[in-house]
Order: sequence, then C-alpha cells, then structure tokens
Amino acid sequence: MANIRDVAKVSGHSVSTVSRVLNQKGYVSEQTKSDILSAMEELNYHRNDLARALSLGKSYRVGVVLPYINHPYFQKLADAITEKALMENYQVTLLPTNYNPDYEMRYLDMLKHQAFDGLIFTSRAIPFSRIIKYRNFGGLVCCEDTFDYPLSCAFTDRKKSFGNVLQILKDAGYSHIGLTVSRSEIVSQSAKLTTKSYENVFGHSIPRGMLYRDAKNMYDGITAAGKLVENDPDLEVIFANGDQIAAGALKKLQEIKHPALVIGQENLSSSFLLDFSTVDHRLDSIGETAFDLLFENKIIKKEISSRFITRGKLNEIIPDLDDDPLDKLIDK
Amino acid sequence: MANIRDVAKVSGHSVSTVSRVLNQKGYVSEQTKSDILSAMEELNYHRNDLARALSLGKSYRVGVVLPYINHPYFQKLADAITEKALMENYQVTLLPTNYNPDYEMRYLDMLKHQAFDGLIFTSRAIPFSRIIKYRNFGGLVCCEDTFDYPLSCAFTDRKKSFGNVLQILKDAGYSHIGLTVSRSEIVSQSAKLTTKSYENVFGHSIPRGMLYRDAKNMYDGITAAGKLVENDPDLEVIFANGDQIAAGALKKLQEIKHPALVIGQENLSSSFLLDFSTVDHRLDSIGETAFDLLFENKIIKKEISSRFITRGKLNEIIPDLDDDPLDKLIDK
DNA sequence: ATAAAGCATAGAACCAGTTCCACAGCAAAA
DNA sequence: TTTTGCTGTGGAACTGGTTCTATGCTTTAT
Repeated sequence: MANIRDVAKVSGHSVSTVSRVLNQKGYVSEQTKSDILSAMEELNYHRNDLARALSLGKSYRVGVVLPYINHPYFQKLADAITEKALMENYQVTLLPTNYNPDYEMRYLDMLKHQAFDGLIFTSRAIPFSRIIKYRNFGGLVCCEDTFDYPLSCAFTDRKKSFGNVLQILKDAGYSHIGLTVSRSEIVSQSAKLTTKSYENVFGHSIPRGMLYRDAKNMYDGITAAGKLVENDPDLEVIFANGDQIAAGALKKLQEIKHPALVIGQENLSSSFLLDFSTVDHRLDSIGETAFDLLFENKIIKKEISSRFITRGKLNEIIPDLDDDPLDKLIDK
Repeated sequence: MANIRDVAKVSGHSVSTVSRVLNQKGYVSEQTKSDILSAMEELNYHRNDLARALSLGKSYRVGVVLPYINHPYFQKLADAITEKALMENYQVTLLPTNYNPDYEMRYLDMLKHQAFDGLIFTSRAIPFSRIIKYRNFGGLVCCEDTFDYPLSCAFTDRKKSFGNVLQILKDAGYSHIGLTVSRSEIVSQSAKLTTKSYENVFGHSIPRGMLYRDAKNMYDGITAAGKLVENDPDLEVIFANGDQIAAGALKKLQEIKHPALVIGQENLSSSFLLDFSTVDHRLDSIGETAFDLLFENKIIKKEISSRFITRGKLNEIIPDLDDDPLDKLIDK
C-alpha cells in the first residue's frame, strides 16, 4: 500500500503539499494539484483512516452502549443515533452488554484507550459514579436522567409522563387500572417509577394483582391481560410498558371479549395499526439529542417531553393533547 | 495523556522494554516490570488503541453491512456475528445501507482506508463484481452463495431448502399452496428462488393469485392471508417468507376460521410460541461461520444446511426430519 | 519606493505505538 | 578455555498521517 510519502516522491512535491491536496485546505497551485492527483492515481493511493485518526486525536467513531440489540426500545434509540451520526460523518459501533457490568466497564476502557471519541449509554447496570470517572476520556452521554451527577443526558421524565397519563385516566373516571412492568433493569428504574406515579395520582398503592411484572414481549402481554382480568373482572384499562406488550394484551382482550382499554408505550407501528393509545417517549428525538450533546464541552441535561397519543375510544373521551410542547432545557 | 515514552522516562527504562511489559512478551526482569508498572500507575497511563492499530496494521474491527438494523433476519445475523467477534476480541460496527449502493461503496472504501480489518455483507444492492475489487484490502465475506465469484461465503441454499419443504408438502398430498415473498432485494434473490423451487417441484408455475409480494411484517401477513384465501378458498398451506409474516397470516386464518396450515422461516420465538412449522436457516451458524471465514487466507465457501422444523398438525403427518446433517464444506 | 499581504511550497516535529537488531552478562556445554 | 545459548535491555526505524514554521516570490496598498 502506497503512503503519503510515496505520493510525495512520485509527484516530486513535499509531504505537506500532498496533505494539503488531500484535505483541500491551504494554498496549492492547479499544476501541483494535478501532479499530485495523478501520482495518487498511479500509485492507487488511499489515505489511512487510522493514521489520520491518530494524528488528529479524533477517530470519528462513537459507541452506543445498550443491553440488547434486538429490543425495540434500544433499537429505536440506536437507529436515531446512527442516523444522526452518519449525517455528521461519524461511525457508530453498537456495544451490547446484556446488562453485564464487566462489558460496560470494558467499553468504558475502550473510550479511555481512544477507540471512540464518545460513548452513549442508553441503559446501564453500573452506577453513574463509576461512569463519571471516564468523563475526561471523551464524550459521554446518558439517555436517562443523571440527576446531580456531572454527566450530560437526554431523557424523558418517566415519572412525569406516567403521572400525566394516570391523571388523565383518573380525571376521565377510570379506577380499575392494571399495569405491566418489565424487570426493573431493562429501562432503568422504569418499574419503580410506574408504581410511584400510580401512588402519587391515586393516593394508594396498586391493588393486589393489578401489577404484572416481567413483561417483555407480545406473549407476556397476552398472559398479562389474562391474569389482570382474572384478578379484576371490572378492569377498565391496561397500561402496558411497551406497544408489543399492549398489542398482546389487546389480542387477549378481544379474544375473551373484554372491553378494557389498552395503552402502550413508544408509538411503534403496532399501536398505530391496531389503533390503541400510546405514550410516545420520542426516542428518535432522545437519540438525536444524545448525539448532539456528545461533543459539547459543557454538561447539558435536556429533557424531552413525551407525548400521549390518544387513539380509538380514548381519543373521543379526552380532548386533544397535541399542543407540541417545547423541549425543556436545563443547563447546569 | 501520558504516552509510552513518558512511562519509559519516569520508570528509567527504554520504550521497547515498556512495550514488552505492555504486551507481556519477550524478556523482562521482575524488578524492571514492577518499576514500569508503578510508573504506569503513577502517570495513569493507558495504551492508545489507535496507535497500536496503526503500528500493527490491524484494528480488530469488523463491519457488518446490512440493509436494515431493525429487521429480524439481519438482526439475528448481526447478533451471531457480534457474539463470535467479541469472543475473539474484535469489535463490530453495524453499517446500515437501506440498499443504497452509495452507502455500500462507502463502506467498501472504509475497508480500503483500513478503518476495518474485514467486512461481512449480509445482503447487498451492488453486484459481486464490484465487491471483489476490494478483496485485497481486507477480509470480505458474504452471507449468501457467491457462486463462481472469488469471494468467501457462508450461506444456505435457499432453492434447495425451499424445494425440500415444497416436496414434503407435495408428498403429503397438499396442492393448494399460497406463498409470500418480500421485495426481491431484501434477501437477495429469495423471491425468485421461491418461485423457481415451486416450479421445480410442482412442474408448473405458481397459480395466479397464489403469490403475495412485498410481505415485510406481521401486518402484511394478515393482509396476505386474507388475499390468498380470497383467491383460493381451498387453500391448504401458506408458506411465508418469515415468521412474523406467518404469525400475521395465522392470526388472520384463526379469525376467519380457515383451516390452512402456516409455515414460516427463521425459527423466531413467534413460531415456537404460536406452534407453527418453520424453516430454520440457522442464521446464528451462518453469522458465526462468516466471521470465522473473514481472516482465512483462502477463499472458502461454506454451505450451512437449513432445518425444517415441523410443528403442530404438520408434525403429526410428517416423520421426524431431525437428523442433524453435517454442514457441507466446499473448498475452492 | 517600500511595507504589507497573499500565494505556494518544503522541512521537521509530532501523534503513540511495535519491532528488528545489537549488545552485554552469565551459565552450561564442548 | 572457548563456544553456544539464554536472559535482559536499549536504540532506532517504522506504521501513515497532520500541522507549525520558515522561506521565497508576487501583488497590492501606502
């Protein structure tokens, strides 16, 4: 493989001039430029990205740390980040952890070793206190609220958005509400926030049997709906922790001809196609924002408002909520 | 950031000795080693992966070229590749193309620019003839049959496995068979192979209305089943181009109480949970093999046998096929 | 006429590693 | 006693880029 010095030699010009041609900056005469370009052609020269990255101290690579690459939530986030990154000429490496702390630390070490310019944590098993130690080694952003930790983030306040939905349901006169949650690690603390929100709005904890745990996919949704109806035949609403789960629940409800409503999360195509309400956490916006924050030189915490998309029967009962609220910016 | 020369200076030893400690090879006395290690500690030294990669001419990164990162077929492949790669201390970068030839060429250029040690094409829009021009720039493997092109591959012979399934159906006395296919690019040529296989087995082309095109997801499966039953009320089997599509089709069939069987592909959890038959193309094995072939210095073409997993009614009709056949190796 | 500004180029240092080669000391074998 | 082989170490060249600085020339402004 020919290098820049070979090109310089063959073209009869200096290395720095070749570099200037390569990067199209600085002064180069037309004649010199064409000499060099034809030398490159002749030698079949192509610049080495690694050497460039070393010299620049910048590799134009970012890593996205995520537990599972086949989970719709993280997929949507990764998709949004990748799209934005490609636009800015960055490459994205997906770093699956399975919530194994060793893997998470390994990826942080890669940041330290300059394998990445930055790392986006979509979720994590290790505490923030360990992550912030790597702050000096590159960009670092989380896709969840980092509270008082000195760490940039783009997030939705789940407690707020869950509370919002539950308040709306309460105001509309619903009281028999079943909830499904994932194992709490999947989206950090999401399960706890769900129950907390319920308590805040209704003033009492979730009645026995009205909380279905460990709901991960459509089939869990089917099971969950069965259990919830069994525990409360007067069930009015199932607030699920994802559209796939909601879709499964809806399927079951239709099968047993139970009139309860279903509410999902993430606004996936299933919620649209099956016409049920959903909380859109704007993952695309979160992903995009997370990337933007990566190379800011101050710590920025950006809250993205979620939207409650009402569909079907709920849309008739409840006035239109689509007021397109501006994202709140908290600068610390 | 401290570098290896700083460590050398502080520890009072040479750069090459520090390097030897770093890589744990060559002769180093215990005393020297501990001097150097404590100097590293003191300076908070961490080796720069980029510089190492440049020097070694090896970056321990591979790219996986795939059209969509949120398609179960490519996801399963990417998952398998990633898992294997991590075991061998390689990093995997997912390179989505949307079947845009410009993107595919861009990724090939990255290979040329040493951004990757190798590239795995799970699918592609550009012809093999363009890909093989990049053979000298690093590892290059396709996840489909490359026929006479000098390009390593790990693949299932879809014509063979489709033919196998159709032959079994024919032998079992079925003749009213509906098929769904994706847009032909999704899995290269898969649609054509499906129709070809049908013609080979049944001796005539697919009857009008028995081929549903452009099936991508569960909802297309619902539509497809509706259309196919409409076109042939005596429909006996739907052979779908994916488990999600088969799941949708099954849902529709149950809804309209039609007794047709459903056969899917890829052995996703849905086929297991809904208990329908499926063709397992062993994507995990293909992905793993593809990675293994990446750094072989000869061109190897490995065919992975697919398995037909019969479930439900079909499993009662048809004798057990689970003979665990060995993968065939074609060395060229 | 002279200083300032702009154009064009080359040289050398720098990024942070790896590795080949030379050399020295010492013990065991010839 | 000489040779061989092993251990331990350092120097320098090498990977392939970028960029700062110096220099000489031309053009324009004062």
